Amino acid sequence: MHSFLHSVRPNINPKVYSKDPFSSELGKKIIAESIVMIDEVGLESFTFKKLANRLETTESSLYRYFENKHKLLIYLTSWYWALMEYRLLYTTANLPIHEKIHASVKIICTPLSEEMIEGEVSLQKLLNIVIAESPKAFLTKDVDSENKEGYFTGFKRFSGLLGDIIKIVNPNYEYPYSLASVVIESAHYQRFYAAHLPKLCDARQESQLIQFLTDLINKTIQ
Amino acid sequence: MHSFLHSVRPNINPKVYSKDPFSSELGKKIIAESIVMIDEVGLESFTFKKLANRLETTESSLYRYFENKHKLLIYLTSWYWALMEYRLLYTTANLPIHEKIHASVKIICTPLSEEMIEGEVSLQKLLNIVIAESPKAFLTKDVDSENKEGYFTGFKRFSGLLGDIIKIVNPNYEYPYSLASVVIESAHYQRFYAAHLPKLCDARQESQLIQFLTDLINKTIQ
DNA sequence: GTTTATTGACAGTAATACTATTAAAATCGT
DNA sequence: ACGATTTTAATAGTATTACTGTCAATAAAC
Repeated sequence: MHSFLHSVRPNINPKVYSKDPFSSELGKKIIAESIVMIDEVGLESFTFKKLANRLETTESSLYRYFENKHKLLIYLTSWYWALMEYRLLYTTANLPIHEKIHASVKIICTPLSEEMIEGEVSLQKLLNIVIAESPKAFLTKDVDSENKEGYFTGFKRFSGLLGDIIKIVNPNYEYPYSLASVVIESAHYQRFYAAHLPKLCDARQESQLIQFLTDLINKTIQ
Repeated sequence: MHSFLHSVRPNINPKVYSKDPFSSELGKKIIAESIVMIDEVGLESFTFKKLANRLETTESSLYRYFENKHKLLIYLTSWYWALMEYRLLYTTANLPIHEKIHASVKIICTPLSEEMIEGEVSLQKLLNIVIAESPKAFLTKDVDSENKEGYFTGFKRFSGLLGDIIKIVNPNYEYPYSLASVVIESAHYQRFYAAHLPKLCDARQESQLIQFLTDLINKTIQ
C-alpha cells in the first residue's frame, strides 16, 4: 500500500472545522504542526498561541480554521479513523474470513506507515495523539450533543467494521460490538501502559499485544 | 458489608494533598462537594472558584488542601481504588478460586453501595467520575513522574489483584495482568458507551456487562 | 488566657481562550 | 492587466482561569 492520499482524501465531518484546512497552505501546516506539538507537549499545554508562534502566524488566523483546540483534536482523530477504515477495508478485502480477525488486530496495533500519506505529517505521532488524547475528546459533558452532530462517526464506523467481522465469524456470539470496542481501546491503553505503567500489562511488545488481542477475540467467540 | 469506613480509612499517598482533607470539616466538605460538582459539570468546567462559591469559602482556602484540580482528581480516584481494593479482598476472601473471577467482575461493574461510607459522599457519583475523568489523570505528559511519586498505586494494586486471581486460575496464561487491566478499563468504557455511544456496544445493562466480561476472562484463559 | 492552627477577606498576576477591527497581500475571473 | 474577492497579518482587547500572597478574624488546644 502506498500514498493513496494522492487520490483518496478522508471524509471528515465539515462541522468540526470552520474552514477546510486542506484548502490552503496554512491549513495544511496547522494540521502537520499541531500533530507535532500535541505529541510533544500534550493536549493540556498545547495552545493556539504557541502553535501560532511556531507557524509564524497569529492566533486569529488559526481560529479561522478551528473554533478551539477541542475541535482540532476531533478533526485529527476523525482523520486517523478515516485512514484506518480505508486501511482495514483495503487490507482485509481479499482475505478469507478466518484470517480477517488477525489481520484487523494487526492493523489496529501497528502504526500507519509513513508512506501512506503525503510528506509533512507524522502518522506515528498521530497514533500517539489518538492513544493519549482521544479519550479526552469524548469523555466530556458534551458527548451527547457532539455525537448527534456526528463528531465520532469515524471511530464508531471503524469499531462497527470490526464488530461486523466478529459477527460473521460467529453469528451466535452475543457481544460482537462490545468486543470490538474493547479490543480497539485496549490496543491503545496497553501500548500506553507498556510505555508508562508497565505493572498494568505483560504484553510489552507489539507482537505480544497482537497475539494477546487476537487470542482474546478468538477464544471469546470460540 | 456496612459502613466500614468508621473503622478503616483508605490509605492515600500524602503527596497528592497539601493538607489532609479528613483532618477538618472544610476538608471533608471539599471532598463531598467536589464529587457532586465534577459529576455535575465535568472536570473541564469544574473550577476551584465555583467550588469555593458553593462551599461559601474562598479559593485560597481550597488551595491549602490541594495544589490544583488535577491533584484533587488523583485524590478522588485513589480513594475510589482504595475502597475497591478493600471491597475486593473482603468479598472474595472466602470464595473458592473458580468463583473469584465472577465475583471480581461483579464488584468492578457494580457501584459501591452508599452504606459503605459515612454520610455525605455519593459513591455513585464517584464512580461516574472514575469512569469519565480518571483517564485524564494519567493520560498526560506527567505520567512518568507522577507514577514515580506513587500517584497511581491504587489502580495498579487493584488491577494487580485481579491479575493475581487470573494467574491462580490458569498459571500458564501468558497475559494475566494485561487481561486484568483490559477488563477494568472496559467495564468503565462499556458503561460510558452504553449511556452515550450505544453503537459501540451491545452489553447495555449491568447484568449483560458482567456476563460479557466474566465470559471474556473465562474463555480467554480457557 | 495565650499560643497556634484554621479560615475568610481581599488584592493581584500571568496565562488562556477567545473576539473584533483593519490593513496588507495574494488569488482569481474576465 | 484590472478590479474584486479571498486570505492572512497585525494589533488590541476582554473574560476567565489558575494560581500566589498578605493579613485579620476566629476557633481550638494547651
